[in-house]
Amino acid sequence: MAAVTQPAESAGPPEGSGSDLVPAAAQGRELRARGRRTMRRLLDAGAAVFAERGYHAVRVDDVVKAARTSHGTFYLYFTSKEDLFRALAVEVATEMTALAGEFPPFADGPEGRAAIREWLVRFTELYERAGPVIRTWTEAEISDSEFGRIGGGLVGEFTARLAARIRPAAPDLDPMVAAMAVVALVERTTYLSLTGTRPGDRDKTLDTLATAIQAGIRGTARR
Amino acid sequence: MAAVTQPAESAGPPEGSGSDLVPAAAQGRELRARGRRTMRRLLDAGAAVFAERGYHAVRVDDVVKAARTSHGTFYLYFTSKEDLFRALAVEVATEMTALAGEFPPFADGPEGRAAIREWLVRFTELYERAGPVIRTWTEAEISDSEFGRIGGGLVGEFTARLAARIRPAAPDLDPMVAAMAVVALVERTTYLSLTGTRPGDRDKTLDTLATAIQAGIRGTARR
Amino acid sequence: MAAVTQPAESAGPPEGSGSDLVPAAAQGRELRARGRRTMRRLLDAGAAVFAERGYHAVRVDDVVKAARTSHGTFYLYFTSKEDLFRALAVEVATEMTALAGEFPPFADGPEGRAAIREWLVRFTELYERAGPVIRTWTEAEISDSEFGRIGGGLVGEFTARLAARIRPAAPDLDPMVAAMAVVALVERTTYLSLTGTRPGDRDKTLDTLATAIQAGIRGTARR
Amino acid sequence: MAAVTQPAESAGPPEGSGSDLVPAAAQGRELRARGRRTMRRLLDAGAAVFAERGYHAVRVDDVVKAARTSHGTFYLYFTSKEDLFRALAVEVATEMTALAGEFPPFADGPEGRAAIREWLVRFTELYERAGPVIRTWTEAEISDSEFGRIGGGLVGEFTARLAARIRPAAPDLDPMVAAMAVVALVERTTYLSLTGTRPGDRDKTLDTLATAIQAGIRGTARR
DNA sequence: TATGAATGAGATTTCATTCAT
DNA sequence: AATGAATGAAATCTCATTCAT
Repeated sequence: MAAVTQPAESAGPPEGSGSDLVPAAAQGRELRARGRRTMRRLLDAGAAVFAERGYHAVRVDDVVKAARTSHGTFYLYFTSKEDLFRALAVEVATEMTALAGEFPPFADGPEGRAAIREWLVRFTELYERAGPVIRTWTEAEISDSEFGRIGGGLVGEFTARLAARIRPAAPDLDPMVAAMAVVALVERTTYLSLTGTRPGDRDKTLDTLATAIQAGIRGTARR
Repeated sequence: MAAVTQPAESAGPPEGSGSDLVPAAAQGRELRARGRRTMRRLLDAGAAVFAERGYHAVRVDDVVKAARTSHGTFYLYFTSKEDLFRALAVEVATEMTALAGEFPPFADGPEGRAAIREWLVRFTELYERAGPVIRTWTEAEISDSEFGRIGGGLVGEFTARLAARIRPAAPDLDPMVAAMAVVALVERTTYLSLTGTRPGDRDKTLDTLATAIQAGIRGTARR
Repeated sequence: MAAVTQPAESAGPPEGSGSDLVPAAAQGRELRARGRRTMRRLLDAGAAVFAERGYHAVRVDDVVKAARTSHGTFYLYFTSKEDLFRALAVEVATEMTALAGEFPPFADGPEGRAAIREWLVRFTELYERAGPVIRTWTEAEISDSEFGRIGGGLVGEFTARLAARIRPAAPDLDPMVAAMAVVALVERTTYLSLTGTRPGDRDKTLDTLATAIQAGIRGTARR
Repeated sequence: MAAVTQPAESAGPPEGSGSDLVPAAAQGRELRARGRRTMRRLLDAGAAVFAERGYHAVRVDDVVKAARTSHGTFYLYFTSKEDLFRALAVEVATEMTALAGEFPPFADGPEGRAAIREWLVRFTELYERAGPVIRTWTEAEISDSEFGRIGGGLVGEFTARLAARIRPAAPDLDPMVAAMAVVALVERTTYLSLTGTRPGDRDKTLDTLATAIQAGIRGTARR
């Protein structure tokens, strides 16, 4: 759970940060050490129970019990269940965006493939921790709540960064569309292989994915 | 196919169907013409409102209003909102499985690509109607309710059928994994392009997808 | 179930009978053979399911299913669930009153005791069939519905008839109070031994009861 | 005793009690003073409205109105109406069992009779408060819910304790059966005389009962 | 005479949020 | 800063009764 939880713990609310990055209830409140610890406990508990049971099935009571605190305390730090989720989502989105920026340039041959595969390993690790939050965006996009914006923004950002890599590597593909396809492929395959619907061998999955992405982009380009 | 959105008064649920294909509340009840019509109205209303607002946001009240009937009547045919959903899911799963069986054999060249593209058009059309139901499985798989089984079964079936096509075309890929990747790619891309997160041009999306699938499988094979 | 069901079947509604003896819905309707049969089926089904699950737990649907007929038909013969119960209650009350009239005169010695015991056997048999209906009066007396009157009337009648036997046998007891005690003793003991709370040996129970009643009345008298 | 109708703020449910003695919803929750007060209010309100209208006729709404609290609060302490009833039943059963243990040894003569009569007075007082709860067991025993066990257990306990008194006093009676008869006699007579079906004179009823019990047991023994 | 279908008032239950200490 | 208790709006579900054929 480390990466999801680090930023806030180490830094506290980023100075002069936009309104979205800090839970509404904590706005304008100075948090002392104890307060920050409690908030962290709630965030971690939220991540854990959302992962376990999904956003809708989770009750504030579950979060509060997992964090070994009380309802009253919860609402001291977050204005609502959604507010807690948003805070988690922002943490995840930050990490995801950073990861997207590190997608390797496409290159032919085994090294190119190895680079992609390595990136996929990191993606899978992140997804393993943050998947439930990510998947909840999917639910959320249906109803046009605020998560939608975060999720949509993230996918857009992610896609744009990949597209920048694809454009030079495959000039005759629409880069945005291709990038979207890669995002879709990676996210969903990881999802399927993690939820055990198709358990399979993780290594084999990563191999196949890396190969297919390389072939899909470069193989197409070769024509 | 008929069931989800067209009236389908004539056909109704397949007669003599196994126990899973009929909503629990209607088990063991003989339905006359009027009863079947009402049940159909409820199913169609359910499909419509789930599509519009998502499973969790929908109230039984929304369904019965859309079907212009009463709460009492709803519970005459379905034991709960979940029961209604299950019935819809079974309908969709049936259609999906049939479509999976019609995936064309992989072939090189423009004809092979055109065949894949044509299949993708049909998939997109089905997804457009049934997507909300399919996406709800995603939510549901988190908690291990019964939908999970239907959804998992469907993905498994779907994957197996595709794998049968991939095996001869790309002998050095693990066919199950590759099939899973295709499923993931197609489903999620269709999802992203339909939910407008990445609106884009639908034709371009289909072109790119068809190309990428062909290249990903055959291009890999060629090596 | 014979005795409970005979009267109505053989005779039809008693001519010029008071309003209470015929279910309201059937008032003023001429019942043909088929109709009488259906009504009988409903009464028997009612007796059976009330016996099995108690008045409140029984749904009209249970009655209707047990009688293998429909809701619509039910309301052709009875105005409500309560109406059905009342009809059954009247049947039972009639039998009970008759039985009360046949309580033997108190006498000392083994013959007196044997006579009481024989009467108890008949009472137990009746109670076995009609107990649930009788017990429901108990529930009903709490809320002052119409059953209360029937039940109260029955207990009154029963008590009065017993009191007439007790008066000459035990001049220094208040006969009404003593009769009430006998009713209480017999009814409740039968109840307890039938509901298996105290399973025990039925013969032993009858022996003890007969002895105790005789001793309670005559033993007291002797002083 | 206190629990059913008196405030009993000081005592509350026995601390460290076994699992059956605490309503399911409150299991594992520490109750502070305020919480215990609210729970007590709900128990008392329940006893009052059950007494007034009977178990089945009572709505949770009636209970919360009588306790001047909210639905939400009710479900904080009890999982259902049945759970509330069970809690009351356990309280009553405890008192009843204690009273049974104090039934006087049977003895001949006026003192023996006076002792029985005195015990009957106490029984009547308890019954007057707790009767509705006791009578509800009767309804409940029809369906084999959990009350049945409590009720059955109570009757069994009660009977066993009486039997221990009867055994030495009337060696040629089956003590269990005789005890059951006494239970039946006392309970039902009290019931009949309280529900006013047979209003009568309470003193006369108690006299007659005491006499009859003594005669029924000792008179039999003399033979 | 019979029936399957429909109804809707009313009951139960949940749970995010606020209160009082 | 923390907490246990309370709230009530809103959702789910039941079932006696009526309707339409």
